[in-house]
Amino acid sequence: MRIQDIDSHLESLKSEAIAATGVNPSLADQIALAAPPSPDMGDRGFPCFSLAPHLKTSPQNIAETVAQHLRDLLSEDDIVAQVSTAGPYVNFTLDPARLAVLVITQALQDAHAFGQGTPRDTRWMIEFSAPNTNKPQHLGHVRNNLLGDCVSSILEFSGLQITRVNLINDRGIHICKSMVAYELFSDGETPEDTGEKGDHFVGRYYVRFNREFADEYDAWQDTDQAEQRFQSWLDDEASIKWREKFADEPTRLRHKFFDHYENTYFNGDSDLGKLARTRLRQWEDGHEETLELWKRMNRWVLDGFDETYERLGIEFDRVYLESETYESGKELVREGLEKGLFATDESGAVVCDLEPLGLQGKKVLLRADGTTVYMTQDLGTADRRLRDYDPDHMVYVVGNEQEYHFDVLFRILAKLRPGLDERLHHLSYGMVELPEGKMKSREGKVVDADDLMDAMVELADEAIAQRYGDLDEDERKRRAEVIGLAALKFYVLDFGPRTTVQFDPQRSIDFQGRTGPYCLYSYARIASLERRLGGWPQLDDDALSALGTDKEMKVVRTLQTWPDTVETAATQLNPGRITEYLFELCSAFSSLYNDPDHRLVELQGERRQGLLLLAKATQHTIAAGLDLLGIPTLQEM
RNA sequence: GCGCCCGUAGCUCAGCUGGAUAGAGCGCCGGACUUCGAAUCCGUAGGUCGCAGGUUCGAAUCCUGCCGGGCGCGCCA
Repeated sequence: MRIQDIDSHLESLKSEAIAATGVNPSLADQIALAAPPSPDMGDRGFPCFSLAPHLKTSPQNIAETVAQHLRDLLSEDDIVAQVSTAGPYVNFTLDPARLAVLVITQALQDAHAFGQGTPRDTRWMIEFSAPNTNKPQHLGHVRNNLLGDCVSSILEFSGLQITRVNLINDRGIHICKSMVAYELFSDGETPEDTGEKGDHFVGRYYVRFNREFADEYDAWQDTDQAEQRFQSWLDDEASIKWREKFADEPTRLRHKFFDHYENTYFNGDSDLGKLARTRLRQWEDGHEETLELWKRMNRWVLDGFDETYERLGIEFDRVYLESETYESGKELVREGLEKGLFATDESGAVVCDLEPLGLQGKKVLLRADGTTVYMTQDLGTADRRLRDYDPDHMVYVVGNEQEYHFDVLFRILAKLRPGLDERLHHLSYGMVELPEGKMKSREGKVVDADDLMDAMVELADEAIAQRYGDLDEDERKRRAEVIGLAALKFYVLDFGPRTTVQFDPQRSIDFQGRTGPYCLYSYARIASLERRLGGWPQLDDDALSALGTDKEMKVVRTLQTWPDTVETAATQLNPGRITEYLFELCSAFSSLYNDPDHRLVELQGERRQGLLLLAKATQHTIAAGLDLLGIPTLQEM
């Protein structure tokens, strides 16, 4: 028998016993097994409320009857040791010794495969990260990277075939802004000259551009031309809402207009805007000098990203560059146009009517001048990936601000390729906010990914130096890197994906309590046990059967739920299930470890052997869980 | 205005395919280091699960309405 068979065994016992009461056997399927509130009530149980109307007696009586039937079904060697009732509930208590043998044997024999799902042919493609090449990555990207990578690992471990892909946004107006600022203000300096990481170097020019543009726009607002624009807006009926709202506050009304008008200004009268747009057009026309600069700056950024990914421990199976794929949607849109799925509007743009898809309005897929929009690109890349890999499922790890975009994307894709929508998933996650509010890339108000990693590692370094002063520097640095990143990863992944994260610098750097370092510590302490007690004993049923105290069984039962935890995490695409589990396992073991009655050095014979085997199984499982989070282990902290 | 998400202990968050006394960490208070690693452990206090209805034997969980917060509804990405 394997762990996974316990529940199905209990299920069939349950069904048989319920059927024996004379009710329709299908009623049993509606009643789920669950863990009782306290372990001393049993391992698994189920309520009998729903049988009452059919048997015309109280749930309590029914529970008694069902329990009696169950007892009749059990044999001497059954893993179920006892069937009890607690009011309307029927509870199974498993034989502790048998359970310990089963769980620990499986954990140690399966080794790295413990908890792994059965391998299947199903192919999943996970897209994550998808950075722009105009600035370095920040905390928001960190969450995306960690979430995407971790979900990939979880799905992989659950038995699916995984392809990790990145889509780098290496073209567009944003990179042109950095380019323009670089041309205007750089004097031709390079990251080598300044000693900066390439993405930071380029990001500096992006921020510079936005600052210069803001100044230009501010100055423009005092011109007669700006005043005219403002006045004609006031005359327009579109502004009625705001005129009413700010009737008594002319300053705020004015502010509202210039806020709203900024983009129009950028695309119209702005000198800097013109420069950026010129670069964009030149880029599309293949202008050599522009392409040259573009390539140079992108290279700097991508080299910087490579370092960041490497430090985070993230690798992709395939990296798509938007510059290579952005036009591939055009053909698809034309195909849809020919099939009559899309239409051309009065201006000449190709649009998709969203009404028949259950949404409102129309979505432009190709501008009148034939250029593409975001949606066109995503249609194209989706189609291309289907041709490249033909995955059964495709997951986009993208922030929840884009939920509408993906809703529309999936519906349009389904129109072009019927049935496709069921294979597409948007893993939507919440934004990361700073204590002082939202992050703003344009203004450089962000928590930079590299700086954050540095800070975490630095703190870990100090913590180690404080504890183990005589450690040589290389070893201290090595551990600090692991511990600092473990803290960061665990902290970020411990939030459910949909939660808007309030980034708390104090708490994120915490190494105590429910944290990555806590799990690493638990692991290292077991490693230390192994050193101290001279290695692990061989598997031995008698030794395992000697286990049975509450603290021991708490660890055994937690190990027992590992396969189920992996499955749940995979189904829900939720790394939080793993962090939660790891903390529970580690604290169950720590509790046992600190208990005077469970001191390995003071125990002898089978008790000691059994506990050691339990410790080993725990250690392996901690490592497996941490591995899914992208956290390597340390033999010593 | 319409759509999606959130509102649970002082703080940050789990729990939300309905089930048995609502959990964790941090913080507070009090204990445990000459003995397996104290980045640990043990214990105490702390909650009208936003509010009001409804469905149900049973609701933090499902439904409706309201209040409060976030996001989206661009020929930006």
